Amino acid sequence: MSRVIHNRIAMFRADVGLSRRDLAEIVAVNPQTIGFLERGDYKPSLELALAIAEHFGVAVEDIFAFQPFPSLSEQLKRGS
Amino acid sequence: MSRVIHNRIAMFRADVGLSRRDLAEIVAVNPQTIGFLERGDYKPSLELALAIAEHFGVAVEDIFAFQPFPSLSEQLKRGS
DNA sequence: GCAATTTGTTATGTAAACACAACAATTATT
DNA sequence: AATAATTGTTGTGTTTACATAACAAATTGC
Repeated sequence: MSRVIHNRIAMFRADVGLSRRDLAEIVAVNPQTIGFLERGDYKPSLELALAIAEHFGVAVEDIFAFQPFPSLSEQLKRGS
Repeated sequence: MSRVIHNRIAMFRADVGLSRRDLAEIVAVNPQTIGFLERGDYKPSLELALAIAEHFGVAVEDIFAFQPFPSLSEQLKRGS
């Protein structure tokens, strides 16, 4: 078991204008950790994933998934 | 950051009559690992949590949460 | 009853998540 | 242009998720 996990942390951060440092502080991890996650250098623990999803008010699957997320432009084509 | 994570793996397993061994095989981990998770001996990786949720066809938050899950009897009192 | 399956326990090893530090590169602000 | 803020990179150390094994206890099936 070692599947790639895609994430949209950077997108959700950009959406509300939040720096890595700020997000790191909110979920109580090292700022570097957020960078490592965004670049896919390593996968988050469930604990961290739950905390991040909780902060953005969405489900874990909205931020983390086995399947790659469609680009913004792709998403705008089909409604929603 | 080190919050307790509650889970309902055993419930979802029981619901469909699935042994730990079987679930372990499905999500490709050691059978002991499922036992460790159910007893709260350790928290799953996001990868494993996603795989388990995916198999049961529910959201990660339906199986794993920071807040304890209500008991079945508790749940039956208030509809749904 | 016995046998098989499921679950629980303990122990040891490894890989990877995360902490922390120090600094380079890039981008934004004035 | 200079300063500050954000992001990227590299390295070292600790903790813990998970693998594997071996076996005890409990449960289920015949």
